[in-house]
Amino acid sequence: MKKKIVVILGPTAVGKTKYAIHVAKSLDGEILSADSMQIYKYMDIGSAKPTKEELAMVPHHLVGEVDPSQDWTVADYQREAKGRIEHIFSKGKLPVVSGGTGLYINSLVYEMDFSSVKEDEELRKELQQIAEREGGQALHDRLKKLDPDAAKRTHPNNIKRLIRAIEVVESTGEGIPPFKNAFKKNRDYDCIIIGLNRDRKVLYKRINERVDEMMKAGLLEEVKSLLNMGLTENDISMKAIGYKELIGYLRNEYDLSEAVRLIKKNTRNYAKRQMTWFRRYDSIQWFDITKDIDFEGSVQQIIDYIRKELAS
RNA sequence: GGCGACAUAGCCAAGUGGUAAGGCAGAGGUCUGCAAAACCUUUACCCCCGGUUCAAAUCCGGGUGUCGCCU
Repeated sequence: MKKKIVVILGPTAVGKTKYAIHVAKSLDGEILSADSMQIYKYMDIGSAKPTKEELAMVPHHLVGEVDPSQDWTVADYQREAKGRIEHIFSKGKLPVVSGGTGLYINSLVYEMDFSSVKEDEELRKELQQIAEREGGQALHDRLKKLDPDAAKRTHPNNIKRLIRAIEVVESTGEGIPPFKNAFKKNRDYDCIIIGLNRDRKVLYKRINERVDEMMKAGLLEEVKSLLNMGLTENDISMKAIGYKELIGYLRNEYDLSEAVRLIKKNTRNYAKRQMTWFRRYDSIQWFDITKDIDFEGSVQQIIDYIRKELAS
């Protein structure tokens, strides 16, 4: 029988951490984070990492392992995460992936090959300059000549995507396959995908409250100390919600209450985008945990579902 | 009580006779190496009633409401 992993996903602040820990615990699993910001060290408050106590309850992977000055990409994540999955399997345990970074989850659920085309700094710089001078349309025209199909799928304003598409086509001579058709299920293991969701209004309320709690917990100090370590707004890690807005405040671009308002808003927008992404998975089992006053019961329902799927 | 100003989307707001800009918030979507990123789409019987006019958010009269000033 093919090996199976569990994937628990959902929008930010829905309660993934708590649920994943309980699920992993009762199924003899280990948690593998799929979160592009919790991967970084020192970004504890703003990225809503599990607490020390929570981390001690179940073994966690890819939480706080990378220095925030380092650029960490999906390709790095995929390579590292697949290694961990093998490692967890080798111990006879169940990998429980938990996180909200859609592309990271895709890199585990589907066959996605990032290895063939490495980033080409010089080409990127060159294309970036073209974009600044002549606009995105110039890049779009260039891509159109190389791969009309890819050009059709990429908007002229989406500079970042255009650059990567040109990079891929120029180095391989082949285009990026149309996404939907290219998605093949991973052949190493099956995925039991659990989606957690709450009523939108309730979720937004949780987000707003969590931001207030982060501020009370000392998010501003955390940001200051990261800046003291030499990080700047140009580091990928500092583009995280909660960090970039407070950096703006510290540079006197607006006052603190405005920064907090922005953090809340950006987090809400992010949650919405996550839901858009997650809705695309066809083999996902959704659990509405809006009313999880009975937390034990809610978790048990999910565990029962996973047990059934593991046995099938 | 008198005088004046204002009234346009959930919020801010442009438009002063020709069939309602823009921003924010909200909603929907795209996604193969920065993904907490980047990008796309979308939201109006212009406070009410009457009048002038081929044509009114725009002009006139009345009403209602808000704000400011005066007694």
